[in-house]
Amino acid sequence: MPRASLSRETVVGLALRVVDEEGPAALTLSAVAARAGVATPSLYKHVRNLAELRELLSAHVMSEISARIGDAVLGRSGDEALHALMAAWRSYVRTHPGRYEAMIQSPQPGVAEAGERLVDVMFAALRSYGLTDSGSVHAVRCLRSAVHGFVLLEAAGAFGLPESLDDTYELLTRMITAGLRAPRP
Amino acid sequence: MPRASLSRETVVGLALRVVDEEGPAALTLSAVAARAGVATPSLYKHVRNLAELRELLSAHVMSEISARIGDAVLGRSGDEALHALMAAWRSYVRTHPGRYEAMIQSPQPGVAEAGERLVDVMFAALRSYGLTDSGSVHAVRCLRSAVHGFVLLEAAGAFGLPESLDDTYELLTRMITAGLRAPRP
DNA sequence: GCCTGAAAGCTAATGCAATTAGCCTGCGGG
DNA sequence: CCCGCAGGCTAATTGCATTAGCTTTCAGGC
Repeated sequence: MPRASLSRETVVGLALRVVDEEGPAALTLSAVAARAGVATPSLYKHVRNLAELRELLSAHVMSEISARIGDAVLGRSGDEALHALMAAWRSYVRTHPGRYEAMIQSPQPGVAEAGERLVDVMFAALRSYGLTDSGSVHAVRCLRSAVHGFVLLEAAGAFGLPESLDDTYELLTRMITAGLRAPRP
Repeated sequence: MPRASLSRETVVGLALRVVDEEGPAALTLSAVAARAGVATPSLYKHVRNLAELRELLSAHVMSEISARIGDAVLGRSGDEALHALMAAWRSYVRTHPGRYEAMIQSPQPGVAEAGERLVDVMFAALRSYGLTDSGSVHAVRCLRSAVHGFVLLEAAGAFGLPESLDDTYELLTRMITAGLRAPRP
């Protein structure tokens, strides 16, 4: 394989830097090519098109999140696991807001697969609550919704008031953990 | 004012139809112009550029949501008000998924203003819980995060399993209402 | 050490959307 | 009846995605 200065992975890496530094809207093949020091059409030797690059990027970010969260939950259970999970998730998005935004706007295909790991981690974190199977499904959905909504709004700067966002997230965490322990209706 | 077949409002209306029928990605000046039966540059007589159209659209959608939710909460209080608020929000997004997605990707400026009404409605709905001022702020943020996250994931088709989404939303609603009644830590 | 084929890059060309500049015209108020 | 201008138009520019087809480099076989 000649002249392997670029590769699929390198291209995705450069794309990550673009969204990190200039935001998801700046992710163009031209921008990536410029960073690679290469003409735009050359990228087509590594990715099918912009849509595929977006998908690869999304899948990469999703994997990264799953890994972080998986690590955070390791060896913990119950409220402690939930707390660690939510903290790790938020922390990732605060560190890479551009990546998270870029992730959510790509179509599902490859992302769904990478997302399954995250869902698995969430199920594992909930195991000690002793929920039924379908109870876990609902619980995971609620957890996911709450965290996803919060980190998105935080990243968008949608919380203007001076109150501490840490306190808010703490409250959200408690709502979830308490809700999981609450009796079935 | 001659030939007033188009107006700022008409243009926004056509843009709404575009995102409703073809999704937020299809919102281009060309698409709007085509529906208006007019050449693309003519739109510049009504909106400054595509960015402004997006902003107007976002503000419009935000107002629409606030109005719906405001109506839903009218005359209710406590858990009932919260329940109605969340139901109305989700219902709006299910009816117009394209609009909601289009709304969130525009920059803040005009949207923030329209969003304040929504925040006001949420504060009003929470009044009967007897929270402190800053307690209300945190509560509103949690409510907003949870609902926003859920409707976004639902609209994106991110919930693949067969379990009832209505049940999940019911659980989420209960987590919020219960969390508001819970003692301070 | 030379030859070859495919990988990886390049240039040229097409098409579409945004945006700008400048022209044309219908029509409401005088 | 005339004038001004709002509102529409065409032409032209720019930037990005994508395709086609050419060129170069280098890994291996001879």
